[in-house]
Amino acid sequence: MPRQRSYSRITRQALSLLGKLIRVARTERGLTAQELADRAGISRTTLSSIEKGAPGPEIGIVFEVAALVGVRLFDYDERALQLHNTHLDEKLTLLPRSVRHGVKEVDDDF
Amino acid sequence: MPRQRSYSRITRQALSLLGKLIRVARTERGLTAQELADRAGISRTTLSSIEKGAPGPEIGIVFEVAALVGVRLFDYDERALQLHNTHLDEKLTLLPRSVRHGVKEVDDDF
DNA sequence: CAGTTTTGTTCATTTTATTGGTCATAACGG
DNA sequence: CCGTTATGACCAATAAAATGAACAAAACTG
Repeated sequence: MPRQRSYSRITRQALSLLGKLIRVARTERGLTAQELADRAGISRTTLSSIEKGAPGPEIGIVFEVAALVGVRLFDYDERALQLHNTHLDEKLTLLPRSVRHGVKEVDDDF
Repeated sequence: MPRQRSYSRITRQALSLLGKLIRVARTERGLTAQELADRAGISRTTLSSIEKGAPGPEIGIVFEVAALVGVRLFDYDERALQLHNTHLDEKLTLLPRSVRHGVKEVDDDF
């Protein structure tokens, strides 16, 4: 009997969009699925799952693929942890300075 | 013969810090490892791997655990994708408005 | 258009993660 | 302090992901 796991809406959305971001970044760089899969050391089948936003793939592989196409999820400094720690509250999204300052602004109405 | 995969420094750092963030958020909420594991529907062993920053755990499970303790990685709106798309460049970190505006500022010198 | 490349999907096999149990140790509380 | 609880680590058994092959369809290209 297969495992039956439930995922929250926010998790499904995050996975779906992360997959799309990776695909967009890949095509923008003119890479085929096979080429990116080769660079990441995974099969095209697995990359397909990742771009589809499946919950199954290993997080290390997904992060590696994201990094390869320039989608940075984290770029934290270890020291950041303690500082962030003192600021934790209910639904705080934790960000490192590099992200807060490096992001390109886009239209505010999305 | 076991699979031998290599992970980049940034991936390892990201996983390590994400695990620490989850652990900090969990303890700040007074949850034991067993309690959080139960809520997430996983074993304490797996949660331990996640908090240790192992690359193996499924990304869906990690995202789910993160969400349960209030560590939001993504909160994108689907429409954001197209807008971001036009702004992709070398090492752009993509952020949704909710993150850009909702983050609590901390000391800039970390 | 015809030919080529890329992608999406499915499937059997191999590899790996997940689980639940156990034990030692650390941290906690009366 | 002693008893309790939480954590970290390890293990065999089980469940699931990763792989590579194969095929159809879609997307390019000349």
